[in-house]
Amino acid sequence: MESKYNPTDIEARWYQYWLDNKLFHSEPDGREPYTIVIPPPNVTGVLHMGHVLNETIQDILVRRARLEGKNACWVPGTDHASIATEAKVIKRLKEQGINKSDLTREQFLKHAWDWTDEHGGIILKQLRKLGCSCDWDRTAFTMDETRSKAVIKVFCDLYRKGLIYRGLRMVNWDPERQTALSDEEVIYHDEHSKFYYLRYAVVEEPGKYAIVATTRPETIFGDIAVCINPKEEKNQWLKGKHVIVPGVGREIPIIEDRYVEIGFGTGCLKVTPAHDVNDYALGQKYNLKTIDIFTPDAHLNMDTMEPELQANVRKYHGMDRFDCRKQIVEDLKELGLVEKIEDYDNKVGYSERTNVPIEPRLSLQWFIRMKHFADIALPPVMNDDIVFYPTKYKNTYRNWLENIKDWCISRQLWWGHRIPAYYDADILAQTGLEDYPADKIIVSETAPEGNYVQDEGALDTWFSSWLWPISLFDGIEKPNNKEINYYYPTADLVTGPDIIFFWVARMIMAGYEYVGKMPFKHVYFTGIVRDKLGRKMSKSLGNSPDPLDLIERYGADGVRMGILLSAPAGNDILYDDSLCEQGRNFCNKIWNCFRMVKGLEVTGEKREDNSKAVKWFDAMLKHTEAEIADLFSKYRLSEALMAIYKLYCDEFSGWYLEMIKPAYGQPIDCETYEATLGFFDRLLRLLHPFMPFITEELWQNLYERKEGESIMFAALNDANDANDEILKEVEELKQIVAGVRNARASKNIPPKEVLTLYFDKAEQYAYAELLKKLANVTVSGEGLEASGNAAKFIVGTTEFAIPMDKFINVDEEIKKLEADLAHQQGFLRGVMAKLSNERFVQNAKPEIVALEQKKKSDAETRIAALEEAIKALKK
RNA sequence: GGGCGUUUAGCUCAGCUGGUUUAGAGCAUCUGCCUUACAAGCAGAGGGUCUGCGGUUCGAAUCCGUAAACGCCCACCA
Repeated sequence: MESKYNPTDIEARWYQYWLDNKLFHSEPDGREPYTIVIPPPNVTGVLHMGHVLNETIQDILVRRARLEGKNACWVPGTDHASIATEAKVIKRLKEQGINKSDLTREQFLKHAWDWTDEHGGIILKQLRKLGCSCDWDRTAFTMDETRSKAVIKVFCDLYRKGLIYRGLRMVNWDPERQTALSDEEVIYHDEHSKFYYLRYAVVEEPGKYAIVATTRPETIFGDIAVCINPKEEKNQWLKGKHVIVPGVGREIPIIEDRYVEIGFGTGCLKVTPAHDVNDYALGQKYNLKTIDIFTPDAHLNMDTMEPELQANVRKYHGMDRFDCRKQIVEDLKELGLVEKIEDYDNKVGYSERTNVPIEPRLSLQWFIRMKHFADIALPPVMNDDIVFYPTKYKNTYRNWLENIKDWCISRQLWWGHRIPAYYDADILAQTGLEDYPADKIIVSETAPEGNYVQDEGALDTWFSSWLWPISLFDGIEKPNNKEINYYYPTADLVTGPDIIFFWVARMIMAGYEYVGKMPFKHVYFTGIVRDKLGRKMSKSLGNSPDPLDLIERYGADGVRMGILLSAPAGNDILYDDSLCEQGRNFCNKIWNCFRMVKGLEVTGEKREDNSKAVKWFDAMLKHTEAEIADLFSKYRLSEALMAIYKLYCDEFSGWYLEMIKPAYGQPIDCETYEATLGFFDRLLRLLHPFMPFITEELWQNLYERKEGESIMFAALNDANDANDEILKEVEELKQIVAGVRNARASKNIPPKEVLTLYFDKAEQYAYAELLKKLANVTVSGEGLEASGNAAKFIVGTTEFAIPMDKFINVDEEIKKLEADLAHQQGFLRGVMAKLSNERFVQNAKPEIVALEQKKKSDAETRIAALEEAIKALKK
């Protein structure tokens, strides 16, 4: 065995072994189930650091559950991600010189499926490199047959229940992709814009103007009225009058509504019902007409204007909305119709996917009534039937549900589940879509007989995602089947807080609606992975490392440790390569521990002084095993890993192995050796969830193993109470050893030089043999006072002395002891202040007072010893 | 404009219902060591008036109030 651990071959070999032996596969049986469904990554996605964090956490939880003897099942899969994927397909087609509009729906879908078959699953392959123990036999896709059937069935069901309706509404329109979006898919950015003050000539008072302030002058073509607040003093003169839309020539009325805020801007609000949500509401209220002046890709469309105005506005036809904004302002300036332009900060909505400004647009879409779902999904989270980690997200969750709005689920896309609504072709020909009678729509799992036309729209991707924990077990099509009854509710959901509304909340809704039970018991919200400067990782910054490259450099185990180390739930993690390096170094440490242990020569002879070490480490292990179980129950995974790290590096390697290590060339006794292998086994099992590869490799080589066996199923030890007494005793031993080492280091005495350590009752000291070995000293209980110039230190209340005439610098030694003395005296003063305070003695709990008394007497003992030592040196 | 969260060593964070030898860890730093498992290592050391200000209490990093800084979420002021 080499002295450096080389993960590459080992990782590939064991992953294949796990696959060959189908060790990840789960079938319902008598054991307690433990289920996780993967948040399905985009089918065309590529592994990034966010995935690494998320999937590592899931794998840790799954592997830990397996070790606990549960029937662990982690179901993998991918999401069809309609907008993102459709965009990619369109882009590729464009590169081949094909426009989407040249293709039929069927032709386009053929291309999309080709793309999916080519790129789909790349990310799942990458997860294997990370060590993810998914049940690959269960790999699903949100658009495969089972999942599609479930989606369609749910749509039909909700329609029949009256929870889905079709309506003409103002929706968020993405002009790039030319589809409606849900409110959640709009991201608002602060923007430095301009506030344009435009002059609307008042018809009844020639030469006078109403000044209207707007951030969107390009929408004036759709102006239908100007609204004032009836109470606004300065605009009283406009009541009942009419104004002319500048540059357009349309005559429009002044209307009055309290919606207009008094004192804001000029108090005159232009009303453009087709292009603003609030204006639309005003339009409805006052029965105004709407003029939609944009094409679906947000270019100006002047064909909708009144014929008599066409000549005025023709030049803007076909312009992009932002070009038009510049142009119309220039033109109005020339006409003297711009009063002034001010800087103005406001928020502009962007499409989450295409990053293009959203255009509010009146269109015919499908919606879900959300009130019902909010009612069933709020209580379980508030009551902690479903527990969020960290809990702060409960607030966020409640806030959203209490202010919920209907969910727009239709998209003008092809890649997705097609809406199962059918229109009678004859009626449609007469009425058109908008006026098609609602009671003649057929919503059905199967196409109706006869001459029907299916709705062109597809469903929002999240409309399939919200069924994921159910549809993975076919629980929609076949309720109460064996699998859904066994695996559902799932145990833990691990995901980012950015999709708490998109996904988490909606899964809870669907869970209660379709199974009558929660979809998961715990939700672990991860943070966002940032670089070490706290910036989000992005392609343009180039600060996003390629996980596969990291795995190559540090090993999957190293990367898993690196990403996890500073990842408390919900906190952003600041990633840095040095964390992976720490992970790699840790692997190496373990590797070398193993080399040392397996390299021992074993004879049958029993060695008495080792049994104390064995007893102690057994207690240490139990103690840490309990600690780790507790941390897991609180989902404090990075702390659990840190506890294991310290257990290996400090306790096992730094202390235990040093205790039992035989002198050069000497053998170890059989009993100690066996105990040590047993410890190693337990250590590996503790670590396995975090670092599956190296632990499997070493576990397999620790003893003879049978083909098909794996550490994955090696049961964890039950948490037992540790022997606290022995832990305390060895802590004291460590302090004594540290005292000697400290004295050595400060005086540059080589570790090889044997020193003599004087202390009271040294001959009776139970750990004398270990002390001699670890500190390289002989001990003596006689002549402490007579030892002359000596380095001295105190552990507990016992004084220790190492005579070292030739090394000692008396002045320095005195200075050091005096510093310690000052510290002790300060400490004692603090304690005394408490004890002499009558109210403390009266009010504090008796055990606290007793503790202070003990502190006092201990401090006094130490002070006396220090004073004594100083006096001795000063002689 | 509302709501939430954070502020503890150079960095990243623990510190749960106030009292565990005058605040802990990992990393980084400094000083010795190529000691026969490991220099991707070993031994040792330094480093913090717990963001400021008030208050409650015998006692506050911990509870309350307040201010500031940073971060996140929600909201139609054109």
